[in-house]
Amino acid sequence: MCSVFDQLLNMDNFQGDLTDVVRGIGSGHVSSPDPPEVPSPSTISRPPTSSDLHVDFPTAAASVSCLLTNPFGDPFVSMTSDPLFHLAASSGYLPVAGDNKSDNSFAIFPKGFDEDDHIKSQCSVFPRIRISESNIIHDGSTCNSPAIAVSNAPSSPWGMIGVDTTNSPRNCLLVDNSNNTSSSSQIQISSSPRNLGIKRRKGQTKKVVCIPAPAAMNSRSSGEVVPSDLWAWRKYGQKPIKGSPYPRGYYRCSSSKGCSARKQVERSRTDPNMLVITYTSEHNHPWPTQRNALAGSTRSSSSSSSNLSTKSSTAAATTTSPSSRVSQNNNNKDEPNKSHLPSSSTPPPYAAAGIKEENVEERRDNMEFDNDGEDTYKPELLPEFQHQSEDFFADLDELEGDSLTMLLSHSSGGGNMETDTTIPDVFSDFFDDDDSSRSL
DNA sequence: CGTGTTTGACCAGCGC
DNA sequence: GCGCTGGTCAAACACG
Repeated sequence: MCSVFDQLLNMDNFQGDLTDVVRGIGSGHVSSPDPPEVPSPSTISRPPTSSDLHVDFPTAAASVSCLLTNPFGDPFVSMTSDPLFHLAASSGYLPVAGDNKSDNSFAIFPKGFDEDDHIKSQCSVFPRIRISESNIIHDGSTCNSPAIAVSNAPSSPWGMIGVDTTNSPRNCLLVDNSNNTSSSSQIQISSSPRNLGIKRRKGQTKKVVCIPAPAAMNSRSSGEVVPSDLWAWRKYGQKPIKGSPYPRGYYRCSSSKGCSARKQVERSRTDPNMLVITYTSEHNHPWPTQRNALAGSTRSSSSSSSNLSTKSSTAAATTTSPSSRVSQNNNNKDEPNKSHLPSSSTPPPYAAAGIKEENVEERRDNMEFDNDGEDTYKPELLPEFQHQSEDFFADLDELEGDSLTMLLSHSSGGGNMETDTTIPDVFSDFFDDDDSSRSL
């Protein structure tokens, strides 16, 4: 099993905001040098166990495929490029195939997602992975194992995946495959009807993702690494959230002036190992180039190499690619690549898996899983699904782009993830900020 | 100097 | 209308 996964599985529990998370990513360890911002629940002292995670680790190729991001199309698809998605994917929180060791050949989430009403059953991290309906198993059995639940909800054109932990000993993926006439089910995260936690803005669409709080992705003990985000995020606020011991960080896109894209990062209340990221608004500018993105190592990254303990620097290391560095690469900011223009009007070829897009207003009265008893709807992933996973991931071949090429090339040389004890280059590229600027 | 985070204050939505 | 809460602003400060 890949050391990356191991580290994620063994990652300590973070406290506070994303700052700690990112620091953990880069540090190769997860112990936070900073005192917790809030009293840490006893639960967070326990790293997720295999029983918690029930992660079936993918092959390198599979996992990398899961990481692929589309630099085109829907801006929210772009969110799959968020390093946290990579983390999620790399952490095995993605559907996997080809793992003979897998019991179910499907990733599952750690428990503890049910605490936040507004994120209940919203958790998935399946970037742009197509799930054919044939892969979805209807089953009303108790979700006591990695499973996929299927919602018959008619409302959404998007597939829907969430994690239902409300009544199940284990988490379930809730897949709303309704209205999916195409072969590719859009994966989406549902939300509970109320208590979104985030103040609703009229007409505002949001996409919520839940990811495992990234831990150290490499062995660098120096501390935080800036997960490369193709978007640059600047933190503009942080607020304690009622009912949650963890503050919520507010970020806005700094890749381009005037961009209204925002995201909120908060830690799951009951499972500090999980992060809830809520994206709002959309980017109104082209994607930064991969180079730019990777070059977007924050100053904190440099500080990380020196020392990670400073509060400000580590905070800066969240997901931000400082525009200062980005601007140094004038190939994109001033001359946007039109082909990278987000296209919110055009549905992406694949869903921004793990992302929930919702119109807050519309969802307000219909935010529950559309079918009654959704909480108890916990079909298991049947063993038959395992062989279907091949088709499942064969679809990933459709993913194209530089990132794909790059990632696959990396992965192909990376050997077997299960046995490879080193960090795949691809992850180094993403998480080693020092290398990121020169890797591409 | 330009970029970032931090953080207290202010504003706005929502429920009562 | 009021209070609570979340979201945003902006000044102060840090960093390279």
